[in-house]
This record gives sequence, structure tokens and C-alpha cells, in this order.
Amino acid sequence: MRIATWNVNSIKQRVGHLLGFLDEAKPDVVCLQELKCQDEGFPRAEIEAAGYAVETLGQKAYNGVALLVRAPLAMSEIRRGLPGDDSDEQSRYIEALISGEDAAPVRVASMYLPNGNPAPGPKYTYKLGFMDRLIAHAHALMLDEQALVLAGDYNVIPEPEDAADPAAWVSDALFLPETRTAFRTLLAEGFTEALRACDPKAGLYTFWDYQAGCWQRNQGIRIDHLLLSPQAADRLVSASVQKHLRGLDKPSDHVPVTIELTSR
DNA sequence: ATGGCCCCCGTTGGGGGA
Repeated sequence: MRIATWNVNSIKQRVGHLLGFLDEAKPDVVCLQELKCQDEGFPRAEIEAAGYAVETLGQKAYNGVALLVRAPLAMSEIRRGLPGDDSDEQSRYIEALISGEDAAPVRVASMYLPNGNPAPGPKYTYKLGFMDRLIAHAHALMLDEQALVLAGDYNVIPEPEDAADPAAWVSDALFLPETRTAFRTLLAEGFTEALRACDPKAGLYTFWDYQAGCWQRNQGIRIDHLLLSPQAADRLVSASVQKHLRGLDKPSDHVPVTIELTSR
């Protein structure tokens, strides 16, 4: 079973690239972030025509997450929104149980963690609060002792080797000590970070800013992650970054990260 | 990591992203 995560930075702008990715990579599950549209604006028909079921949690102009699942796999137990704050209006979390005849079930979440800049400030407070809620929810899910994949744009640079120029990020919300501590606390619930587990070398990036020739100079950062429960990690075969998609015309500033799990 | 962009909404500028 192949599971991909991709911050597309507007699904309407990127539907062509997404359909190309579905055709070439044939992922079974795709976690999308930054749809930047409401549910009624999501290009559902084109994606369903490619053989995928679609569940979205959209929002006008900002945020927005989705799960795509390739037939004959199907979704159930869909959860929209991260528990723990009923006043949170931002569309940043969707989760479903993925199952099919030939594969053991996997619970998958697609999430878009807040950026948090400028820090300190209310946006950073919201980011840390979101991470606290995520840790609590992950803890509850872990009690099931089932295969679980928390995938998405974490807006966290875990370690200095995950940035081409770590010194440039020392006071940024993506790399502040409190941010990295919260991420490590989440990992300590028992998760394996899939790409790092498969490929420990430095210099693997998933985001390159549109500005200042960052892509041309390979000034990237690694902020898109897949976290695996022990039952999912036991099934981990490989993890890879689809870097070539950053070189297309009108690319997203993020590229997909894809993992392969054994079917059971 | 800002000189350099891109996307949204809704118009020709402002908010947001990372």
C-alpha cells in the first residue's frame, strides 16, 4: 500500500499536476493540504474519474485538507477536525480508516499544522496549542494498537540537517526549540518518522520557497512528514520524496513524500 | 528567509504563507 502526502498550495491551481502524480505513482492513499477552497469548489469529478474516493475538509481561501483513496480501498470512520478545541474554525485535520479486501486496515490522517510565524505571538500560541491537541489525540489513537499514519505538512524542521541553511531558521516558528520539543514529544508517543527511518542522510527536502531562487540553489527544508505507529512501522518497506515535481511549470512549493507499506 | 514569489479575494492592494 502506497501512502503519499502533498501540500499542493491550491488544489485548483494544481489539479493537473495531481492527476499526473496519481497516474505515474499510483498511490493508494493521498493526503492533501492547503486546498485553499471550500468543499464545493474541490475538483472532485476529475479525481473520482481517476479512480479515487474523495473526502475533504475545505475552507474559503485558506487551509483545507483532503484524503484520496484508490479503489478498491475505501474510507470509513471519517473524522473532520482535530479534537480538543470546539472554537477552532481552521480546516487542518481529516482522518479516516482505510480498508480493503487485500490489505489490513490503516488509519490515516491528513493534517496541515499552523505555520506559527511571527513567534512569539498569537499565531505561535495557536501552533503550540494545535501541537498539544495533536499529541493528546495521537495518544488516544495509539491505545488502539493498530496501524496508524499521521501524515502532512507539520511546519516543523525537526533537526539542523533538515535545512540547507539551519542558521537562517533559528528564530523561526518552524525551528524554535519549543516547536522541536513538541515534535519530539509527539514522536515519544511511539511514532517512527518514516523518511528519516528509511534514509538517514542529510539534505532531503520537501519544500523550497518560491522566492530568492531557493529551488535553483537547493535552499530547501524538510517539513512534510509521515509518522507511523509501531504496527504501521512494522509494515514499512520504503519512503521517498518526489522531488521532480518541484521542477514543473507552476509547481507547488512542496513536493510529495510517499511511503510503501506491506499489505498486512 | 528575502532583492528575487505565489495564491487568495476582489479588484489594481492587502493578507498569508514558510
